[in-house]
Amino acid sequence: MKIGDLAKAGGVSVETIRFYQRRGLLAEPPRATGARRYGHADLERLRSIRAAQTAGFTLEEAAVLLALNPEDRTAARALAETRIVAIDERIATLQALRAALHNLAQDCARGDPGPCPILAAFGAPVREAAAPATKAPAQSV
Amino acid sequence: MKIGDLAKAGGVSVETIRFYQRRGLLAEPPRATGARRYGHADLERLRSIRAAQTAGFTLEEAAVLLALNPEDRTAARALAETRIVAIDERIATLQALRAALHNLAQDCARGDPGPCPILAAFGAPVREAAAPATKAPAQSV
DNA sequence: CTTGAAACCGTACTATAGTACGGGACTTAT
DNA sequence: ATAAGTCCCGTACTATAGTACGGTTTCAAG
Repeated sequence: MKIGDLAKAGGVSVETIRFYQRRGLLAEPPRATGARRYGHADLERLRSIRAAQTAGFTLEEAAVLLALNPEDRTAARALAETRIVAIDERIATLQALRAALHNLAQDCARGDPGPCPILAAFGAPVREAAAPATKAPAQSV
Repeated sequence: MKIGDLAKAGGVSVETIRFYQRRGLLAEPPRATGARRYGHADLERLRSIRAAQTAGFTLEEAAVLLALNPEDRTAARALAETRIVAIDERIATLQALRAALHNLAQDCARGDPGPCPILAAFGAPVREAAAPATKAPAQSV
Protein backbone atom coordinates (compact mmCIF):
# COMPACT_ATOMS: atom_id res chain seq x y z
CA MET A 1 0.00 0.00 0.00
CA LYS A 2 1.08 3.51 -0.70
CA ILE A 3 0.01 6.39 1.45
CA GLY A 4 -2.94 7.18 -0.75
CA ASP A 5 -4.28 3.63 -0.46
CA LEU A 6 -3.83 3.66 3.27
CA ALA A 7 -5.67 6.95 3.45
CA LYS A 8 -8.55 5.61 1.39
CA ALA A 9 -8.75 2.39 3.40
CA GLY A 10 -8.70 4.28 6.66
CA GLY A 11 -11.16 6.89 5.53
CA VAL A 12 -8.85 9.80 6.14
CA SER A 13 -6.86 12.10 3.91
CA VAL A 14 -3.24 11.67 2.97
CA GLU A 15 -2.53 14.86 4.86
CA THR A 16 -4.04 13.40 7.98
CA ILE A 17 -1.79 10.39 7.79
CA ARG A 18 1.21 12.58 7.36
CA PHE A 19 -0.01 14.61 10.29
CA TYR A 20 -0.27 11.48 12.45
CA GLN A 21 3.22 10.54 11.43
CA ARG A 22 4.54 13.90 12.52
CA ARG A 23 2.83 13.38 15.84
CA GLY A 24 4.43 9.97 16.21
CA LEU A 25 1.11 8.13 16.07
CA LEU A 26 1.90 6.31 12.87
CA ALA A 27 5.23 4.98 11.74
CA GLU A 28 6.94 6.09 8.59
CA PRO A 29 8.02 2.86 6.90
CA PRO A 30 11.26 2.82 4.91
CA ARG A 31 10.83 4.07 1.39
CA ALA A 32 11.23 1.55 -1.39
CA THR A 33 12.35 3.48 -4.47
CA GLY A 34 10.52 6.67 -3.84
CA ALA A 35 7.24 5.96 -2.11
CA ARG A 36 6.89 4.42 1.33
CA ARG A 37 5.05 1.13 1.55
CA TYR A 38 2.44 0.45 4.21
CA GLY A 39 1.17 -2.85 5.49
CA HIS A 40 -1.96 -4.16 7.10
CA ALA A 41 -0.61 -3.38 10.55
CA ASP A 42 -0.49 0.29 9.65
CA LEU A 43 -4.11 0.19 8.61
CA GLU A 44 -5.03 -1.54 11.85
CA ARG A 45 -3.22 1.08 13.79
CA LEU A 46 -4.86 3.87 11.87
CA ARG A 47 -8.24 2.32 12.59
CA SER A 48 -7.37 2.08 16.27
CA ILE A 49 -6.53 5.74 16.37
CA ARG A 50 -9.81 6.61 14.73
CA ALA A 51 -11.73 4.34 17.10
CA ALA A 52 -10.10 5.92 20.12
CA GLN A 53 -10.89 9.33 18.76
CA THR A 54 -14.50 8.43 18.17
CA ALA A 55 -14.60 7.34 21.80
CA GLY A 56 -13.64 10.87 22.70
CA PHE A 57 -9.97 10.35 23.41
CA THR A 58 -7.62 13.02 22.16
CA LEU A 59 -4.80 12.03 19.84
CA GLU A 60 -2.52 12.40 22.79
CA GLU A 61 -4.54 9.87 24.76
CA ALA A 62 -4.83 7.63 21.75
CA ALA A 63 -1.05 7.58 21.64
CA VAL A 64 -0.93 6.46 25.27
CA LEU A 65 -3.53 3.80 24.62
CA LEU A 66 -1.60 2.50 21.65
CA ALA A 67 1.63 2.47 23.58
CA LEU A 68 0.11 0.35 26.33
CA ASN A 69 1.19 -3.17 26.92
CA PRO A 70 -1.77 -5.27 25.69
CA GLU A 71 -1.69 -7.13 29.01
CA ASP A 72 -2.00 -3.98 31.02
CA ARG A 73 -5.69 -4.03 31.73
CA THR A 74 -5.23 -1.90 34.83
CA ALA A 75 -3.75 0.98 32.92
CA ALA A 76 -6.32 0.67 30.17
CA ARG A 77 -9.13 0.67 32.68
CA ALA A 78 -7.67 3.67 34.48
CA LEU A 79 -7.58 5.58 31.23
CA ALA A 80 -11.15 4.64 30.48
CA GLU A 81 -12.30 5.60 33.97
CA THR A 82 -10.60 8.97 33.72
CA ARG A 83 -12.43 9.63 30.51
CA ILE A 84 -15.73 8.56 32.02
CA VAL A 85 -15.30 10.96 34.89
CA ALA A 86 -14.43 13.75 32.50
CA ILE A 87 -17.46 12.93 30.38
CA ASP A 88 -19.71 12.90 33.43
CA GLU A 89 -18.47 16.31 34.43
CA ARG A 90 -19.01 17.65 30.97
CA ILE A 91 -22.52 16.23 30.85
CA ALA A 92 -23.37 17.78 34.20
CA THR A 93 -22.11 21.16 33.06
CA LEU A 94 -24.06 20.97 29.85
CA GLN A 95 -27.21 19.95 31.66
CA ALA A 96 -26.95 22.88 34.02
CA LEU A 97 -26.36 25.15 31.07
CA ARG A 98 -29.25 23.70 29.20
CA ALA A 99 -31.56 24.19 32.15
CA ALA A 100 -30.50 27.79 32.63
CA LEU A 101 -30.95 28.57 28.98
CA HIS A 102 -34.27 26.80 28.89
CA ASN A 103 -35.56 28.81 31.81
CA LEU A 104 -34.52 32.03 30.18
CA ALA A 105 -36.19 31.00 26.95
CA GLN A 106 -39.37 30.10 28.80
CA ASP A 107 -39.44 33.37 30.65
CA CYS A 108 -38.87 35.14 27.39
CA ALA A 109 -41.64 33.20 25.69
CA ARG A 110 -44.09 34.03 28.50
CA GLY A 111 -43.78 37.50 27.11
CA ASP A 112 -44.54 39.46 30.23
CA PRO A 113 -43.49 43.08 30.09
CA GLY A 114 -40.01 44.35 30.69
CA PRO A 115 -36.79 43.57 28.93
CA CYS A 116 -36.21 40.20 27.32
CA PRO A 117 -34.83 37.93 30.04
CA ILE A 118 -32.28 36.42 27.68
CA LEU A 119 -30.90 39.75 26.62
CA ALA A 120 -31.05 40.91 30.22
CA ALA A 121 -28.92 37.91 31.17
CA PHE A 122 -26.23 38.42 28.59
CA GLY A 123 -27.27 40.95 26.03
CA ALA A 124 -26.88 44.59 25.28
CA PRO A 125 -26.70 46.64 28.48
CA VAL A 126 -26.11 50.04 26.90
CA ARG A 127 -24.73 49.57 23.44
CA GLU A 128 -23.12 52.33 21.50
CA ALA A 129 -19.95 50.32 21.21
CA ALA A 130 -17.86 48.36 18.76
CA ALA A 131 -18.11 47.40 15.13
CA PRO A 132 -19.75 44.05 14.35
CA ALA A 133 -17.49 41.03 14.66
CA THR A 134 -15.77 39.37 11.75
CA LYS A 135 -17.88 36.74 10.00
CA ALA A 136 -21.08 34.74 9.96
CA PRO A 137 -22.13 32.82 13.09
CA ALA A 138 -20.52 29.42 13.30
CA GLN A 139 -22.06 26.28 14.73
CA SER A 140 -20.58 25.20 18.03
CA VAL A 141 -20.89 22.71 20.91
CA MET B 1 -10.99 53.66 34.24
CA LYS B 2 -7.88 52.63 32.41
CA ILE B 3 -7.58 49.27 30.74
CA GLY B 4 -5.95 47.70 33.78
CA ASP B 5 -8.83 48.73 36.02
CA LEU B 6 -11.38 47.45 33.56
CA ALA B 7 -9.53 44.17 33.38
CA LYS B 8 -9.48 43.83 37.14
CA ALA B 9 -13.13 44.76 37.49
CA GLY B 10 -14.12 42.31 34.80
CA GLY B 11 -11.93 39.52 36.08
CA VAL B 12 -9.98 39.16 32.88
CA SER B 13 -6.50 40.10 31.77
CA VAL B 14 -5.55 43.23 29.94
CA GLU B 15 -4.58 41.05 27.02
CA THR B 16 -8.03 39.56 26.93
CA ILE B 17 -9.60 43.00 26.70
CA ARG B 18 -7.32 43.94 23.90
CA PHE B 19 -8.21 40.68 22.23
CA TYR B 20 -11.93 41.46 22.52
CA GLN B 21 -11.28 44.85 21.03
CA ARG B 22 -9.53 43.33 18.07
CA ARG B 23 -12.54 41.07 17.59
CA GLY B 24 -14.84 44.04 17.70
CA LEU B 25 -16.55 42.89 20.88
CA LEU B 26 -15.41 45.83 22.92
CA ALA B 27 -14.99 49.39 21.77
CA GLU B 28 -11.71 51.25 21.91
CA PRO B 29 -12.61 54.58 23.43
CA PRO B 30 -10.72 57.68 22.25
CA ARG B 31 -7.44 58.13 24.02
CA ALA B 32 -7.11 61.09 26.31
CA THR B 33 -3.41 61.95 26.34
CA GLY B 34 -1.97 58.49 26.13
CA ALA B 35 -4.21 55.96 27.81
CA ARG B 36 -7.76 55.21 26.75
CA ARG B 37 -10.48 55.79 29.32
CA TYR B 38 -13.24 53.28 29.94
CA GLY B 39 -16.61 53.85 31.50
CA HIS B 40 -19.16 51.80 33.33
CA ALA B 41 -20.84 50.80 30.08
CA ASP B 42 -17.66 49.09 28.98
CA LEU B 43 -17.58 47.10 32.17
CA GLU B 44 -21.21 46.13 31.70
CA ARG B 45 -20.49 45.02 28.21
CA LEU B 46 -17.48 43.03 29.28
CA ARG B 47 -19.60 41.31 31.91
CA SER B 48 -22.23 40.54 29.31
CA ILE B 49 -19.66 38.91 27.11
CA ARG B 50 -18.43 36.80 29.98
CA ALA B 51 -21.98 35.85 30.94
CA ALA B 52 -22.76 34.76 27.41
CA GLN B 53 -19.58 32.77 27.32
CA THR B 54 -20.38 31.06 30.57
CA ALA B 55 -23.70 30.12 29.04
CA GLY B 56 -21.75 28.32 26.35
CA PHE B 57 -22.00 30.85 23.58
CA THR B 58 -18.92 31.43 21.51
CA LEU B 59 -17.51 34.92 21.25
CA GLU B 60 -18.99 35.05 17.81
CA GLU B 61 -22.43 34.33 19.19
CA ALA B 62 -21.88 36.72 22.04
CA ALA B 63 -21.23 39.40 19.45
CA VAL B 64 -24.54 38.63 17.77
CA LEU B 65 -26.35 38.69 21.10
CA LEU B 66 -24.81 42.02 21.97
CA ALA B 67 -25.68 43.48 18.61
CA LEU B 68 -29.34 42.52 19.00
CA ASN B 69 -32.01 45.10 19.37
CA PRO B 70 -33.05 44.81 23.05
CA GLU B 71 -36.64 44.58 21.91
CA ASP B 72 -35.99 41.67 19.64
CA ARG B 73 -37.09 38.84 21.85
CA THR B 74 -37.76 36.61 18.87
CA ALA B 75 -34.16 36.73 17.71
CA ALA B 76 -32.87 36.28 21.22
CA ARG B 77 -35.08 33.29 21.77
CA ALA B 78 -34.07 31.79 18.44
CA LEU B 79 -30.44 32.07 19.43
CA ALA B 80 -31.13 30.46 22.77
CA GLU B 81 -33.13 27.64 21.18
CA THR B 82 -30.38 26.95 18.71
CA ARG B 83 -27.94 26.61 21.55
CA ILE B 84 -30.28 24.35 23.47
CA VAL B 85 -30.59 22.02 20.52
CA ALA B 86 -26.82 21.96 20.10
CA ILE B 87 -26.39 21.23 23.79
CA ASP B 88 -28.92 18.43 23.65
CA GLU B 89 -27.09 16.85 20.77
CA ARG B 90 -23.81 17.15 22.55
CA ILE B 91 -25.26 15.60 25.69
CA ALA B 92 -26.70 12.69 23.75
CA THR B 93 -23.36 12.04 22.09
CA LEU B 94 -21.55 12.15 25.37
CA GLN B 95 -24.04 9.84 27.00
CA ALA B 96 -23.63 7.30 24.25
CA LEU B 97 -19.89 7.59 24.56
CA ARG B 98 -20.04 7.24 28.29
CA ALA B 99 -22.16 4.12 28.03
CA ALA B 100 -19.84 2.53 25.50
CA LEU B 101 -16.80 3.29 27.58
CA HIS B 102 -18.50 2.10 30.71
CA ASN B 103 -19.38 -1.21 29.11
CA LEU B 104 -15.84 -1.73 27.98
CA ALA B 105 -14.54 -0.90 31.44
CA GLN B 106 -17.00 -3.34 33.00
CA ASP B 107 -16.05 -6.10 30.64
CA CYS B 108 -12.45 -5.37 31.36
CA ALA B 109 -13.04 -5.44 35.10
CA ARG B 110 -14.84 -8.79 34.88
CA GLY B 111 -11.43 -10.03 33.99
CA ASP B 112 -12.39 -13.04 31.94
CA PRO B 113 -9.62 -14.41 29.76
CA GLY B 114 -8.63 -13.01 26.43
CA PRO B 115 -7.38 -9.58 25.49
CA CYS B 116 -8.47 -6.52 27.42
CA PRO B 117 -11.71 -5.36 25.81
CA ILE B 118 -10.68 -1.75 26.02
CA LEU B 119 -7.44 -2.30 24.23
CA ALA B 120 -9.20 -4.60 21.82
CA ALA B 121 -11.58 -1.74 21.02
CA PHE B 122 -8.97 0.89 20.39
CA GLY B 123 -5.62 -0.22 21.52
CA ALA B 124 -2.52 -1.84 20.16
CA PRO B 125 -3.36 -4.24 17.33
CA VAL B 126 0.19 -5.27 16.43
CA ARG B 127 2.52 -2.58 17.62
CA GLU B 128 6.03 -2.28 16.46
CA ALA B 129 5.33 1.18 15.21
CA ALA B 130 6.10 4.78 15.96
CA ALA B 131 7.94 6.64 18.66
CA PRO B 132 5.89 7.81 21.64
CA ALA B 133 4.04 11.06 21.15
CA THR B 134 5.23 14.40 22.36
CA LYS B 135 4.22 15.21 25.92
CA ALA B 136 2.31 14.23 29.02
CA PRO B 137 -1.39 13.38 28.72
CA ALA B 138 -3.57 16.48 28.87
CA GLN B 139 -7.01 16.74 30.42
CA SER B 140 -9.82 17.00 27.91
CA VAL B 141 -13.60 17.01 27.46
C1' DC C 1 14.20 64.67 37.32
C1' DT C 2 14.63 60.19 37.19
C1' DT C 3 12.87 55.65 37.81
C1' DG C 4 9.45 52.21 37.55
C1' DA C 5 4.79 50.96 36.52
C1' DA C 6 1.28 50.92 33.23
C1' DA C 7 -0.50 51.76 28.62
C1' DC C 8 0.01 51.08 23.64
C1' DC C 9 0.85 48.31 19.59
C1' DG C 10 2.10 44.68 16.57
C1' DT C 11 3.47 40.16 16.25
C1' DA C 12 4.07 35.59 17.55
C1' DC C 13 3.08 31.68 20.37
C1' DT C 14 -0.09 28.06 23.18
C1' DA C 15 -3.41 23.94 22.40
C1' DT C 16 -6.22 20.73 19.16
C1' DA C 17 -6.89 18.52 14.83
C1' DG C 18 -6.25 18.87 10.92
C1' DT C 19 -6.20 21.27 5.72
C1' DA C 20 -3.86 23.57 2.03
C1' DC C 21 -0.01 24.83 -0.87
C1' DG C 22 4.16 24.75 -3.62
C1' DG C 23 8.02 22.60 -5.72
C1' DG C 24 10.55 18.62 -6.87
C1' DA C 25 10.87 13.61 -7.67
C1' DC C 26 8.97 9.45 -9.44
C1' DT C 27 5.51 6.31 -11.60
C1' DT C 28 2.06 5.02 -14.84
C1' DA C 29 -0.62 5.19 -18.90
C1' DT C 30 -1.22 6.46 -23.52
C1' DA D 1 8.36 10.07 -24.58
C1' DT D 2 5.49 13.07 -22.71
C1' DA D 3 1.74 14.15 -19.70
C1' DA D 4 -0.94 13.06 -15.77
C1' DG D 5 -1.11 11.42 -11.38
C1' DT D 6 1.24 10.32 -6.90
C1' DC D 7 4.44 10.86 -3.59
C1' DC D 8 7.62 13.49 -0.54
C1' DC D 9 8.64 17.35 2.25
C1' DG D 10 8.41 21.65 4.50
C1' DT D 11 5.73 25.41 5.54
C1' DA D 12 1.76 28.00 6.36
C1' DC D 13 -3.04 28.41 7.09
C1' DT D 14 -8.07 27.23 9.27
C1' DA D 15 -10.89 27.74 13.78
C1' DT D 16 -11.24 29.06 18.96
C1' DA D 17 -9.82 31.71 22.83
C1' DG D 18 -6.74 33.56 24.46
C1' DT D 19 -1.39 34.36 26.37
C1' DA D 20 3.18 36.15 25.86
C1' DC D 21 6.74 39.26 24.22
C1' DG D 22 9.39 43.19 22.83
C1' DG D 23 9.71 47.94 22.13
C1' DT D 24 7.99 52.59 22.67
C1' DT D 25 5.46 56.26 25.22
C1' DT D 26 3.45 58.31 28.94
C1' DC D 27 2.15 58.79 33.71
C1' DA D 28 2.81 59.33 38.69
C1' DA D 29 5.71 59.21 42.75
C1' DG D 30 9.70 60.18 45.08
